[in-house]
Amino acid sequence: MLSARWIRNNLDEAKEILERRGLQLDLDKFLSLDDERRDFIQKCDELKHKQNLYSKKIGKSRGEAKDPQNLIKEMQGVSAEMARYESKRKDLEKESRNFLLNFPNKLHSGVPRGNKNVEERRWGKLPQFEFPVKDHQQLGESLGILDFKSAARMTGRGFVVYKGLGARLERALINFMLDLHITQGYEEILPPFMTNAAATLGTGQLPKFREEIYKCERDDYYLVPTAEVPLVNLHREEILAEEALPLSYVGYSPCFRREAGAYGKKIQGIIRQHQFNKVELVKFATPQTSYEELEKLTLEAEEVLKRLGLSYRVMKLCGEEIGFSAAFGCDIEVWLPSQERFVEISTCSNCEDFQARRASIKFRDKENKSTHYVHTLNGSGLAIGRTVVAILENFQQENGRVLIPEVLRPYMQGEKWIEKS
RNA sequence: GGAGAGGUGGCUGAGUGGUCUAAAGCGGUUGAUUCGAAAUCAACUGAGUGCUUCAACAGUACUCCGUGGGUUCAAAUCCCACCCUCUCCGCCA
Repeated sequence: MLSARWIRNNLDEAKEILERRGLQLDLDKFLSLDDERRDFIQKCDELKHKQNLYSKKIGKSRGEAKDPQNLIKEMQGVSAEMARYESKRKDLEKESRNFLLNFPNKLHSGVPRGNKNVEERRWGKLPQFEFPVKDHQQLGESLGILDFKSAARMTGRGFVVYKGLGARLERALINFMLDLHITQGYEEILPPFMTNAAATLGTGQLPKFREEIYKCERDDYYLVPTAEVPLVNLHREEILAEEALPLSYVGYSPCFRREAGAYGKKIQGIIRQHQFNKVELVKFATPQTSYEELEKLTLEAEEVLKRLGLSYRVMKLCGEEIGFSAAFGCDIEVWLPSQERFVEISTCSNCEDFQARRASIKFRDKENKSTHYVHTLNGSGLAIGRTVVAILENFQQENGRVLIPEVLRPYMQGEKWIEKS
């Protein structure tokens, strides 16, 4: 969330943000709303001030055994007037807040101009195959490790059952990634997989993306669309000590997304599911170090692909592609031989103070003892399902077997191959 | 799910309708004292919003005693609903 004052004082930049992100919001309407809101705040404060003064007088004269009836009469009128102003003021503040909650984050100066992402770096050699490659869906089904039919029967479209070595591969990846990030200095968190409305609003999923998340209606809880939600909310409504920063957390969670309206060949199989597993990285940092920390976080996520031996590239996201809550972000994209293209497997973002303002997460700086919003950063490290896709496709053999990357074998009781049992 | 107790500043904790501004203590910061430290003494000590042309670690007003409503001229205090914590009971992996 941006502050109303910032938008008021930086109108041109606010317009530019909307334009570059391809969004439309009525800024003029907001400005007049904001003027009105401030008028009403002033009016209410004046009346309240009068009320406070007279209340004291009334109390005092009662203590002196005088009858303050005339004062009370007058204040009844003031009170009635204030009730009218107060209710209008509340409406205006609600409307203003609602606008601000739906306004996206600023764009950092490093965000590429135009509507194309920009390649930042690339790692690894693209694999060459001397036989026709299969996609992960064909491989998974023929190896008997991915079962879409059973999942559709027990739940519905957009879900999958992992079986045998497929399930073990998924679980091995979760543990491998968690262990790697722990050695990079992250503290492991196993959070709740449901969050309340306040937490879900804090990270920016509500109110704008209501259609994208699953809600447990009876209890007003939301299934997490990413572990970013609980991890960032670890410190909601807290003031942290500057010395404690940066704080780094890694957490595994399943992620639940409605993916309303998403279909097509590019998302077939387990590329896009309503439920998938993910290991998430979150950092809380000072504004001075947040971009340095983002660079580290991105490299720490990339390290997973390096150790698995999967080719990837890192793309700086342009204004249209960057997330609602993020001021700057990079995608890590892994090579998929069946599609002959790179596919997103992680997004690493700096939300700056956008989430911190919503969730009220601050730090107290040591010198002048004032408080400031922290910067929050997050990145997948990595999406597990898509990592399975990449492993199946990149390490497939002509006979349909799949070579398990060496770093995962200790997590799979030394298995070297995924093959039909 | 049922019964009971509770939720007050960074922490402990007093405050059952107004006159005094949420007492007091702890912690923290600064200063005095000291060669230095401890002890002692003194001062200071939260967040948000509006206004002061803009900004502010400046001034001022308002708000904040779990959350949201209500009663009243006036609410931490009275009423209602909800949330959370603790104790006991029930159910349960």
